[in-house]
Amino acid sequence: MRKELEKQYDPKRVEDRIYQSWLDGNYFHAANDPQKTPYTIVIPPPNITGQLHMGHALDNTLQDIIIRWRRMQGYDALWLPGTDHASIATEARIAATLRAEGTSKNELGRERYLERAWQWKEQYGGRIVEQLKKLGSSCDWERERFTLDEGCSKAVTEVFTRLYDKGLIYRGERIINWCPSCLTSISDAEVEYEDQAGHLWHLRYPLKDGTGHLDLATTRPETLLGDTAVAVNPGDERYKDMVGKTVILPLVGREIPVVADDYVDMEFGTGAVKITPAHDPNDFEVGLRHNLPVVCAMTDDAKINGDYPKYAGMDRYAARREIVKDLEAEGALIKVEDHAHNVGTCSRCKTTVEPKVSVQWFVKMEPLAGPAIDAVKNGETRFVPQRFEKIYFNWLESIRDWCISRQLWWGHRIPAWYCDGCGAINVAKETPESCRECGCADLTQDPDTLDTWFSSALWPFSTLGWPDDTDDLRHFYPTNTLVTGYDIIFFWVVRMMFSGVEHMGKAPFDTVLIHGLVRDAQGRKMSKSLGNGIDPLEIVDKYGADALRFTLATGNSPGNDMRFSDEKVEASRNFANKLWNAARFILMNLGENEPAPRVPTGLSTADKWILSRYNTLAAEATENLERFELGIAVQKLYEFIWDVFCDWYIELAKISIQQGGDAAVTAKGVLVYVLSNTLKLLHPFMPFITEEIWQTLPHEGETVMLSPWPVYDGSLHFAEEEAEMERVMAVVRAVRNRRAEMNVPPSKKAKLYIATAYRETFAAAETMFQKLAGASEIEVGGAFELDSTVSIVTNEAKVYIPMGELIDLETERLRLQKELEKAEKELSAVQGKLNNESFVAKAPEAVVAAQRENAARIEGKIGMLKESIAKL
RNA sequence: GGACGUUUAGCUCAGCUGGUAGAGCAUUCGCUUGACGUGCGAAGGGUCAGCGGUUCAAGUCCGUUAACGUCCACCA
Repeated sequence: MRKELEKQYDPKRVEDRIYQSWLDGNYFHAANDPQKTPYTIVIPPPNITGQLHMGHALDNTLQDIIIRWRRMQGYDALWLPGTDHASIATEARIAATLRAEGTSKNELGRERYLERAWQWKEQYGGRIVEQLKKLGSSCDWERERFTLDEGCSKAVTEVFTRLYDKGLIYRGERIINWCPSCLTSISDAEVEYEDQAGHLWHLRYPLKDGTGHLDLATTRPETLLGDTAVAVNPGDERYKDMVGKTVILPLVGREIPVVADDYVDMEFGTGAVKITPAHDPNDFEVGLRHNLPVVCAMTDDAKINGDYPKYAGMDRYAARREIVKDLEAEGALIKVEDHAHNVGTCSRCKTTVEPKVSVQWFVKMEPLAGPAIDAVKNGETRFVPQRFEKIYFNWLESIRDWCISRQLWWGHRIPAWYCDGCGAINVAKETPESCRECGCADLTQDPDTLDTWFSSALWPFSTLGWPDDTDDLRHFYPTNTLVTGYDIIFFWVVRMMFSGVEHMGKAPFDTVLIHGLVRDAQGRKMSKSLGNGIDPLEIVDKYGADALRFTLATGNSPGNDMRFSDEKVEASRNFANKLWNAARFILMNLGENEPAPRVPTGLSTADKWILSRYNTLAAEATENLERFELGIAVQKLYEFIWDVFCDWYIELAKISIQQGGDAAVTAKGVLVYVLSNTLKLLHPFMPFITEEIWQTLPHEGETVMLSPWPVYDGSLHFAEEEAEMERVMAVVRAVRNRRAEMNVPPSKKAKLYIATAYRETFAAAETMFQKLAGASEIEVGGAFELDSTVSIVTNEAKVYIPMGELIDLETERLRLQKELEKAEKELSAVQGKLNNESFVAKAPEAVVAAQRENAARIEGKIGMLKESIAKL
């Protein structure tokens, strides 16, 4: 006996040790070998504030499967890892820490604050990376990057200045989404809309000339403080005479005009709308068209500002209650209706976003969007599944300019300096000495930083060294596959696409593989607030990383959500254990110093059958991987290993091993060969257990993860033997089935008389029937005349078991009768087809031929069944 | 308002380019079978959401309806 494995696979004893051995071997490192074809995946950089969740686990498992497979195929496979500085999230985290210490961002000042932030990053920023390692991720850690590191920052500055010089970045006063809690602007993509129950307040604004009043409806009465007009539809007969007149704003007393604008929907409310340019994006547009003043009524933290002493300092909701009360007292409130409406919230903190007019930096999107759309239209980049192209196009086609400045400190500071003298904007890569307009030296840098996504947009090339012309950049760009969830297409994929096309002249990847969300067992989204999140590390701890990976890969089709449950992981764990025990059996039968696996000589039918099945598996699994059908590939591996290799071939091999001699040697050789190669096929999915087993088997090379990926081998294709085996297996199954039906204990053996046209095949399978079908012996012939037997009919054989005493003749007759009816029904279905002239004429010949054979087989079966019934 | 997805065995889901429905779990029956009870052998269970169409042939393609879900837009 060579080596003894434990009876049960224990991932805890294996995983960390194996991972360390891979690191020690430097196996994850992509050499940048010009002789090899590169295959590149850049990781979607997790936030440094992040904790590994199921979404990460899925995303990274898929990437690791792909990169391990490509690496084994001989590509110069690079999986480039890194993390994102996550400006808002990190600031929130640090703010909380500072609050606990009784201090604040402003108290510390920018410099000391940033020191703290970096400290925080050093302390916690690597946590998620360590967690990724637990999954077995084969990232090239030597190339690990951070969006705020020197190189990435250089890329950011380069891009900013380039786009500014091209006129694609500008600074201007616009209405933007403002988060009153994060105290920063956010982009359109960062706003989440949710339905909320609210009210529609009907208000009455009196006309200045005393001739009447104008009624209007609003969901936000408190913004009345900032009203600078009332608008009606120009085609609205009701208000025709009002346009151009002046109304008096209740509570405030401001005189504001009535304007006509197409924006107003006559059907809604009263057909008149209050216009608050400072606090509503649509109103802002109306304001621009009519030259209305912009009156801001709120502070940055969404409180009423000092211009309105009565309400000053109240937050927007308190002010709303107060203002409604006052309006009512003044008689300006006509009625209140219930009204559900969509409210924009900050995707980071869920606070209701406040539209706000302010000076910000923007990227002009239209010139960038076009080429990015083209890159997908012309096939340079494709989405898997393809339907996500639509989402991509839709977003880019209706894109608005991207607000990129953030009122935060943790991030890339905007490389713009304002001249204290002439006010000119100086955008430069380095701090300028003097103003380029007036030459004076008093310059102040813009205090804002850039949207986190501005730097992640450059990730596929900034991480490879851009803007420098590096070897890595030349070799690994464009990358191959981007793996990410559909929830991040707008934030990230779109921005990487237009950035890559703009700055590199090439789209950043050829394939975008989109996966869905991992939901809980009830199909709910996993979330912190629901508390239904499942911690992947707990799963790893309990079942092993391989079981987790296997679960995530199985039954997961691109783009679709999946449910996660412990039962599924248990099934995966059981599979790992099954494989482990198969290996254990094989090792128990191997001697010392066995040579590396190769196909032995003197193959039996069973040997050829399993080799041929394995060979097909290798071809099919590869094809599935190429099509990104990882779930199908892994399903096939599961089925082959469990149902084909373990349940059949190992049982058959036991027979040969017991026989000893050459048969035993050959069978052992085949066992090792097939197992060893199957381990390779399974390795990308279950890297740890496959490595552990592979190492204990005779092998060539240091590690399974660098062993060559199995390819289809024509010399292992044995169609005839496959057919022969399947014939015998069908009969074995049928006999087992009958015995089970009749409750024959396994210990009760019986002779089998097998009538068949394939006499040699069955005669050679006697031991198989003895071991697997409860046969004492078999006799094979063309036909038998026997009394009092149980008979079993398959398409290719009729089996008699002399066990008449065990059964009731009448039950047997009924059973056979039932089978006969079934067969006749089948036959008539097939004959119906064959009698259909258009089927015979139009269906492919092979299909027709198959049906003819089918008919012949069923006819044979019917004949045998009739004979059996007659005998009873 | 627009777009998309899902609907297949009791549950969770596969089913690629159309050729007589599959898996895991659950259920039932039988097994100290020399790798594994995290196992072995077997069984039951589906008019593939409804309707219409294309085709010799439809779970698979087209149209339509319904339920559920998601995204986008948004009228105060």
